[in-house]
Amino acid sequence: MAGENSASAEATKLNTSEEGATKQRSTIAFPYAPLGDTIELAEAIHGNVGLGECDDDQLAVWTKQSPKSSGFRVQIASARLFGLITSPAGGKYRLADLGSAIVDPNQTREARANAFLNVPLYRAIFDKYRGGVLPGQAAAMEREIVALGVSDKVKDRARQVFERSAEQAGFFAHGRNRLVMPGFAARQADAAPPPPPPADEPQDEKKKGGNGGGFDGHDPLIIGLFQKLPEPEADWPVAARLKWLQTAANIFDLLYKGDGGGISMSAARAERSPRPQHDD
DNA sequence: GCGTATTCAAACGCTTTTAA
DNA sequence: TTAAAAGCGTTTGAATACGC
Repeated sequence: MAGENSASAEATKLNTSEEGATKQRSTIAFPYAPLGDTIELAEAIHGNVGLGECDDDQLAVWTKQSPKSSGFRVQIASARLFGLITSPAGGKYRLADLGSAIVDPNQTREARANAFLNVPLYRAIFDKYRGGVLPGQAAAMEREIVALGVSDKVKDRARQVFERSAEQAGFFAHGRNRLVMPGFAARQADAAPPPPPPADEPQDEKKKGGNGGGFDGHDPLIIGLFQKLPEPEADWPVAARLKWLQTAANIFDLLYKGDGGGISMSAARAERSPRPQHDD
């Protein structure tokens, strides 16, 4: 996706050329308007010119905005970042493949998920917390967002737009404290072929995301948790083990009834249990 | 140098939450 | 029930970079 790449590249470029400047700029691209607002743009284009082109004046009228307003500009920029529209010429807009899919009721579920993951920041968060629990506190979530490259000044806005977009894309279907890829593949297997995934989407992620590997019927959180386990005999630092165990405790607390709040992990060095001996 | 596109930052008003 | 506080969404103008 050219728009996404250029936006992301520009974010990096702006930062590197401005180190030390008074104005802090983000190093990772993210939209200022939530997914739902950008879908309105796509619907407006689709409803008036279908797959044809329109100019910004027309689009502004259809969405009841002023073409000069920053809100409209933010919405346009966000729609391009989500991959819903393209701008083949200055001031002209057209639905991208993802945009035409998102206005199709048969494809909208998958298209929304793909649009969400088109955003570098959201992709980074999704990858980082795949199968895990998002920070519960807003401040903690904002710290994560800042760590991924968002300017400290706009961390709250980035978080708000992220949460709304995740909701609208269906990633909060299992609760607002975890990102779960909406399950559309099986449901839409008989529908029209879905749009191609973003170019940067690792193909093996799809294999991991499925409920295969003997985990049929288990919650995606459990599946994701066990997928994070390193291979046997791999070097697994104590800190990483601790993190995994704590995450497991949190997930169990979420998924199962009963008082599990008393479980806490610590890295205190204890006597190791005798490792099963095996002949080499 | 100028125009355009994009990003940033702040202000304002509305909604929701909480405590008395 | 009501008022105060906090949070959130929208809008606006400024700042910045890029292309011509």
